[in-house]
Amino acid sequence: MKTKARALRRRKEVDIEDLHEQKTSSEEDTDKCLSYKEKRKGENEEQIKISSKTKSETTNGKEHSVRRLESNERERQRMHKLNNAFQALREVIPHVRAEKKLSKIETLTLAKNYINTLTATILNMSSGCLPPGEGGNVVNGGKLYRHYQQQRDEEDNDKHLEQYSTQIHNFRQGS
DNA sequence: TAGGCCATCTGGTCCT
DNA sequence: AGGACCAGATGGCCTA
Repeated sequence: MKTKARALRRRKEVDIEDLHEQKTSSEEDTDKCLSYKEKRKGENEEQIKISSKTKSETTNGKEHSVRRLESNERERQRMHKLNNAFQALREVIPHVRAEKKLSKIETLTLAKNYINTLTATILNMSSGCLPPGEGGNVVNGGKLYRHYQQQRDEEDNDKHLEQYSTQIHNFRQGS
């Protein structure tokens, strides 16, 4: 994956160079053994050639391509930030198979159920297991309890723990 | 080899 | 106007 990222970054650098210098690719580049990246690079160069032809080598075509590459770079950075956030989330979710990286969907699902479990636990502790309005802490636990119930009116608190435990179990099994 | 997951590119839309 | 965000497309890598 690192190799891929490196290769793509290199490709981008090459693209930028091409844009700035308007180099034409050599015939060797169309070799049968072109890798994916090289193929894409070729396509990109072709695209640059076409756009430069059709737009009569005006700066418009170049500007468009430069802006495209710049937004690609921004998008890449944005996705990297998103991935960093996912990684940070992975690190705070307790799960069993630490050697196996959680996928994004697993991370989100596990996080959701973990939060639900913690919320239920906090509620139980803060209200002393008394329902709000019946001697429980109406100011703190009661409010929180009502808010929680509004959001989760159809789900049982114990279910979250069960869901979370099930997921942990599944990860342990490697499924 | 199929399916899951991922990174990247891209064009459209929204927001500031 | 330009950047952020989003979703679809594409192709690579890995695993069962």
